Amino acid sequence: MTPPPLPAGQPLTLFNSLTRAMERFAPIDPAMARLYSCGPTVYNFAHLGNLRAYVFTDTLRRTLNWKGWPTTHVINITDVGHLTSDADEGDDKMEAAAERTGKDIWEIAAFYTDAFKTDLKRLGIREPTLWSVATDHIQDMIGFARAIGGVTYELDSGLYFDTSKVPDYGRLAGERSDGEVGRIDVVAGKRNPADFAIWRRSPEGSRRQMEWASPWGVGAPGWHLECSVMSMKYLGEQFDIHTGGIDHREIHHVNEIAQNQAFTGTGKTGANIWMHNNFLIDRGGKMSKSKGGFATLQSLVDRGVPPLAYRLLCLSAHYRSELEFSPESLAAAMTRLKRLAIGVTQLRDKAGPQDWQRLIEEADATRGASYAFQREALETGLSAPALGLLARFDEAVSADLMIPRALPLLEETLAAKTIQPAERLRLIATMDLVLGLGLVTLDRAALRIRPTDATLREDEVEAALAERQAARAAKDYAQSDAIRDRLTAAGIDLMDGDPLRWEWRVDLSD
RNA sequence: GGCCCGAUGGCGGAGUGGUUACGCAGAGGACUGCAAAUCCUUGCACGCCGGUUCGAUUCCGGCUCGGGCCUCCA
Repeated sequence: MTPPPLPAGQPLTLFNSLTRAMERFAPIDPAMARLYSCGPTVYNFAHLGNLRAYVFTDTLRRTLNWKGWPTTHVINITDVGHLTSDADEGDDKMEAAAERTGKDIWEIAAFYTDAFKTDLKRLGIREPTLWSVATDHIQDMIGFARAIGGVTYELDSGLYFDTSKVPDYGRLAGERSDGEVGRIDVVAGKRNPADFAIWRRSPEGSRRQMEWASPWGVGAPGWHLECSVMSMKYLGEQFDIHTGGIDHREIHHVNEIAQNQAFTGTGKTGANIWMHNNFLIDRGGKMSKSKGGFATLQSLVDRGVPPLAYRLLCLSAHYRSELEFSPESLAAAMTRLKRLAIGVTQLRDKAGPQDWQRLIEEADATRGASYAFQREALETGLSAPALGLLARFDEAVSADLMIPRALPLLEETLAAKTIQPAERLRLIATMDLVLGLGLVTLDRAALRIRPTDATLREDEVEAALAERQAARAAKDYAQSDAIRDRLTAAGIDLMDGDPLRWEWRVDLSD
């Protein structure tokens, strides 16, 4: 199916790490944008910082949809253990996790894969078209490794890639460091410091839970191999966009490109555009140190933070900027989200019933393409002020995903008294196709999450509240204040003038 | 040690050679038994030293501080 022509709007430009420049985006196949995102190694829960990468990827995908392109999106699951160093010593993360927990390594992988998918779902991140699991592709990897035999050589520890055989090795990384004084582990026999493992032979006399037979002995594939193999298998030798954290820009993706070029015997890098998201910075270290673990999405939920507040926090900074994570910045996002929900709820009341859920589902039904919905919004006679807001939104989003610039348009729309409520609501719904905050159907009560350390149940709170209302009606303020004090002490904030009436107080201080 | 990036108001975070980001917090007001919530209004900035310029937060150089990669990592 050929997508209809794009509505009037800005051309989409994206920053390409490969050229270090902004480029106008056009998919190789005009009918379908293809993207690949480096996924997690499933040996533990995802850290909040890890999750930022997928909020970014999701935003990218939604933006492509916004601009009218359906997407084929692949995310890999790395369930093969990889050594922590290039040399033989060091732990295999998967095997170490298995040893730590006493579980079977496959159970570990399944458990954390599941946890990861749950996190993404709670953040409003759409499922990729395909989850690509590394251990399902071992034979493909062996085949790939055999095919690039011209650039590999064998050592006792396994099969290595000779980086000097690729003409412009390291282009993505820019200038390479000299490697002389670096901390690269020296593997005896490596021809170049930058050479990396394609296949790791299991050490003599030791068995791993995960190992496979290969022409280079029993062992496991090198980490860089899987992404080349799987992206090529599902998206072709050259596809549109490859994403990942900025830490992958200098090594992992450089090696992936080298493998791709060796395989095709051409200068093809695999993806036309390589995009990298910057890190979440936890300077205070408060969230990560608490409760002896690191900051997971669940640890936030346990404190009463709605996951979408974290999504909003991520959206408030550009994906190529570092983002400071702190209790304050999270609390700010939480408050902002709550107020957006209030604004949209009021708008919904004014606008009267409309089946937004159905409209959104219909829009999603076209392979994630939001185009139909967007066009409907554009073509059903939006007023000039509404079109102006939409144009500014499109402009921001089209400029390398400048979401921080797009976000204030939500508040501006909510406050735009000259635009009819139903139209404002439609604008919010349309913008939210990119933002993914679920604003139109967001129920404020759903943002009220019971902290795990809460001492009261919801029905107990409601009972106390009814009691207090009775006291207030009888003008017995001593009694009503006493009840309020009791609830306050139990971590509950009362709001008499608010339809929601009460909230759990979220404490992020320790 | 090598390579790269950043430094904006109390906090987070956009942007620009001479004009408003925005959000949170703060302040004032409306509402309220009080408080809160909500709504309206609002103060506050461009790391340091030089240079270019009629004019620099915005361009260039140096310094200081912060971050990333060089090893698995979003």
